Amino acid sequence: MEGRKLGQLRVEPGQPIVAEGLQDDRLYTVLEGWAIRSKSLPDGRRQILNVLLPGDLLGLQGELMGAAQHGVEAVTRVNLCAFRRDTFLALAQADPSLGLDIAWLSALSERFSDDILLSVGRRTAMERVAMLLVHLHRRAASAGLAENGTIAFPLTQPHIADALGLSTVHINRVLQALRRQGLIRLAEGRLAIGDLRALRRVAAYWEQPAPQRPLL
Amino acid sequence: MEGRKLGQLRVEPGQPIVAEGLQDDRLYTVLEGWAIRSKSLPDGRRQILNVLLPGDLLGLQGELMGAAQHGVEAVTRVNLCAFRRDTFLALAQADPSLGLDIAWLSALSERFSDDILLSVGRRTAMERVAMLLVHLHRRAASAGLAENGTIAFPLTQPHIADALGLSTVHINRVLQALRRQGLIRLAEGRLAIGDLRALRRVAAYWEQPAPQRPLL
DNA sequence: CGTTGATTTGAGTAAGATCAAGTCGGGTGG
DNA sequence: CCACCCGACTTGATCTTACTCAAATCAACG
Repeated sequence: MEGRKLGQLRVEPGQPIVAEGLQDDRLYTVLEGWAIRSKSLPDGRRQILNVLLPGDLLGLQGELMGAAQHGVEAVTRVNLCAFRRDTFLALAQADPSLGLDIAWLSALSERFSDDILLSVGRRTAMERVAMLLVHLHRRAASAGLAENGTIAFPLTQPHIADALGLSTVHINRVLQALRRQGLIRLAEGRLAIGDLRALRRVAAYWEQPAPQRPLL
Repeated sequence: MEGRKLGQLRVEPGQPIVAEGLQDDRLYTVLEGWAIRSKSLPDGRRQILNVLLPGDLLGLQGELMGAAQHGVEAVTRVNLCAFRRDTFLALAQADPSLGLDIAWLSALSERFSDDILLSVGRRTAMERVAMLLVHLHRRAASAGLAENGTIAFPLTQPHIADALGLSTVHINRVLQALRRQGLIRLAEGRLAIGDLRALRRVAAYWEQPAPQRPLL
């Protein structure tokens, strides 16, 4: 799809990429930076649905259906690569496997959603936080963002709270407990995991088979 | 795809359709009955990810990626139509628009997931229950299951609890409150909504634009 | 019948929310 | 350059929502 690039987009921290309820006929790839996809209630309560890291595709979920049902916001400075949705669709007409690629990506992201829903619905606060940190550390590392085991971690405690359905005050206390137990180091925007095995145990998490694409 | 049908499958209430962690190389369509897709923690806590109604497709999410990361279980007696995944893939090779159809379906189901995550993460118990009932009533009605405003409602209170991340005891009290306020009638496996407007207000929900397929 | 699971109700408890206040750092405007 | 402001982070105290435990009723079923 490289040739079909519509343009590149730079968004500053805290700025919206896609506004909730607005139509946007583009698809994006995150080239650099962190972003969040979220949805809010009329009174302001917010749920973060997804954390977007470099390499992630944006615009498949709701945007295939007209107006976005969620907002997307930059956490750090974000660089995006934009495509027009219709050229993308034309492309999919020409190349059948592209549609399947898309379906596979949706399946992958749905699996993440399932895990998050399990966390938010059934895990305790400490389990949720441990889970999120393990998950993000792994994703960031596999996106090539790790430097000797630590990753840049731009999410604030309010972000974590909104991602996990908890209050910021409680997030703060849980993080401190995890630090006290030596399970994580999290300071100055960097995260290191002290004891991955133990942190996984805290998260009531066990390794899932790596996603492999069995198709084709 | 009609010609590619592999066979029909009947599953009794409470029986598994897909076991958690098992490989299954089929795709299914629900012809009749209710089923749930769920995921569990090692200690038994369970989260229902999804309620499947007639017309729903099953097997797109995790199954595209090898072993299922979740279980699927019949709630009522369920009739399924089974396809082999590989013939499906071959078909998608031949007809590009099928891949896009699949992508669109994934997008739709992801939008449902987003709503559920918002509920579980940020709504109160009463809001969650109201939301779920409105949502299921609408889906069941649009699947043609409504009879003068009421639908068969086979989910038990433990089911609702596991879908919303609450305890069964609490679900019971919330349901009674909703009944007392005349917002719902729920008895003997049938659900009627007394005052949809009010129930939506309780759910902190406002109408979303109906999903339309803008593709092609 | 006896068992099993759903539903209901009451009583006590706990996880996490809310309220409040203070610290710190970065950014802005005077 | 400095005063101010804002948001993130932190800590303590209190409160509430929803959980846990327990027990009774009921219907379905073998």
